[in-house]
Amino acid sequence: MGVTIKDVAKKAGVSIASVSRVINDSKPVAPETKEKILKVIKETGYKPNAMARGLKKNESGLIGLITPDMENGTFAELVKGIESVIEKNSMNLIVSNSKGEIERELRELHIFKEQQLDGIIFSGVKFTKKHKEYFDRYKVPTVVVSQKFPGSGLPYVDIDNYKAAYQAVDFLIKNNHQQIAMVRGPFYDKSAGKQRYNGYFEALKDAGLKVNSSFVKEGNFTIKSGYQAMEKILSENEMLPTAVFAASDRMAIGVLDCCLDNNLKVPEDISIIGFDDIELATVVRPKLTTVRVDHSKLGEKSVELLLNKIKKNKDSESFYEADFEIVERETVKKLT
Amino acid sequence: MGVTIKDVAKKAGVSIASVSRVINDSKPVAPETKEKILKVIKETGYKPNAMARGLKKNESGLIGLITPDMENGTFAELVKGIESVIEKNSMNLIVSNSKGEIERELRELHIFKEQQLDGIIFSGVKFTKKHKEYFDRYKVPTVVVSQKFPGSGLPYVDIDNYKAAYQAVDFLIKNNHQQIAMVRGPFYDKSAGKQRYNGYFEALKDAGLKVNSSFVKEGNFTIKSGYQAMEKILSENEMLPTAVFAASDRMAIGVLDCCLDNNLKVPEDISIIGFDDIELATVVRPKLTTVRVDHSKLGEKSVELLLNKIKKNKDSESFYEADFEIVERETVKKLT
DNA sequence: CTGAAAGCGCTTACAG
DNA sequence: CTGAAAGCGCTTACAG
Repeated sequence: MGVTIKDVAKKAGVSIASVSRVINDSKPVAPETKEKILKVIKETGYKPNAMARGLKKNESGLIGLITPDMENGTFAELVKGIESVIEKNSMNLIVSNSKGEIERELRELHIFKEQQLDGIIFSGVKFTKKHKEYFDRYKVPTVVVSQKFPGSGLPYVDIDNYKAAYQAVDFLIKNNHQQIAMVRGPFYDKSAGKQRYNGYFEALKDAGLKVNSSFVKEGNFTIKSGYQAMEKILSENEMLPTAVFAASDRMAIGVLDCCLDNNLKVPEDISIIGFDDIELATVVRPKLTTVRVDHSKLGEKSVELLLNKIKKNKDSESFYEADFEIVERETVKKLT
Repeated sequence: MGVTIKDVAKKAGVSIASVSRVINDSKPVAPETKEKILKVIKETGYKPNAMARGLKKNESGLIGLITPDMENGTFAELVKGIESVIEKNSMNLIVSNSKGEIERELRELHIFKEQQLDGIIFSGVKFTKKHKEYFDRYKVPTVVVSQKFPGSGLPYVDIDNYKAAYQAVDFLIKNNHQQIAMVRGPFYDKSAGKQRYNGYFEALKDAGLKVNSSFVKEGNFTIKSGYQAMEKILSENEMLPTAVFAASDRMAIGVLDCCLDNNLKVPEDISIIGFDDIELATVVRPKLTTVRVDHSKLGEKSVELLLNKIKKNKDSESFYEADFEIVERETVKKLT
């Protein structure tokens, strides 16, 4: 096959130990010896075999990412953030798409264990007992991203979804909206589903507004589901909402499309606020007012937390909550 | 650390060879022996160490993807296609972002060699002598995607960019457009840059139309660059084009934005056709007419070619050219 | 500063 | 059908 450490040792007339020392710079080597070795390495194009090293050192240099969805407009940004810090640490990123299916997720997790990944960045939606068994048994360092799993003992990187949703709805209220609908996500998704709904609910409550159950419809974060949810809101209500809060930009865009198709002007007839600030938000017309989340930052932070965990191997639960901010664009109108 | 093959062998009262045989199903093992072993594996949660196996078998089960751009709306789809077939083969995908920088690209390539990747899916834009040296020396099975590198000897998966561009422009011509501008990519990008321009050029020529050099501006495939290119076209020409062909949807959307900002109605005042059919194309208003490329398919095919190459290790150049089709939406008007 | 040797966790002829 | 042993390509005490 390729050239091995043995080959270069022989060619340089030294022991493999010396070669190992120079490629890892792990122990002093006499200058002349070093030079000889370096020369041979250059000539032969020798590259150390990471599997052999990994086997010996018990580390693979590999980090795994499990994501339920690569098409939500958030994935590329997240990966970008992850990549940037992984690269600095000379590691590599393995990506895997669970498609939101628990079976698939678990399977990947086990494969990751076999591949001896040094750590996992886990973006799932549920945390079942099978998950618990897995993490208890194998103890692969893991941080969850864009989600929290209380009781899992896993560190997480997320935003305060409750607070962000609360502020989004409060923003609508401050713009004098009172009839506020919501297209929410499924409740089994604690962060983007439940918490964002809770924020909506409390914001209304605190403003003395009551939540109208025919004003809240469930979607699954896709554009299409947002469209369908809005159709229901439109058809089920005599008195239409003046504003709608969608738990994701994609759903917000579905809402927007639906409004447009039904001859409702945005924001003249109806205001919309989304969540995430994906690129789509700025190309759609009118441009979407939304709450900005820096997914690239989430990615970076999750690797940082993970690296800490790998090194110190502390079991202490830790976490990071990123900032968010409401970015005003063109889909929310101030009522007079 | 974890439980090893030795542990399960001891616990089951057999040799490690037998354990190896049952986990790999590589040779017949007596039913009772097998059962004992399986039982111990289940109890202990034993997972074979892929690095040890890989070292021995000289294969890592890892495929690497090098991409210059993760934010072009095409990446997620490509990865999705790649993932789907990689998964079927129980392999894993390592992704790496070169950001279009040759240095970074080369560095990744070398890391991939160290990591003993079984194969590489390479999406680059240039093929330098350093690339050549690399592939000549290490012979890591590689297929290039969304690009061709004639003379590299590397198989590729792409579409016929010349033909697709030709047809896009011809579509405009058939709609009676004669003043056709183009926002092209850089020429060092042979596929999406040069070939698409060539298609534009020839289509005009074959229709007896002459190409007006102040009608063609260069962008770098981003929305912003499309916007800027269109600004130039607008400012430098007395007589405006009636249609513009953009070498990517993102640039087309930039063109669209620019038109809208300059009170030009699309498609009433000016028609636009893009290239790629990314998701953005359908959410923008008016919806973008474009040439559809199935990037997911490109991803699948590239892995298939790669797997063939890994298995047979034939050096014969091979390739796959995917279909494309023009999808009519709302940005092209038929002139009367 | 240097090298011989053990060992990381597997697979696979080889012998029985 | 089964096991002892060699060996994949490294790193790292250990001895010098």
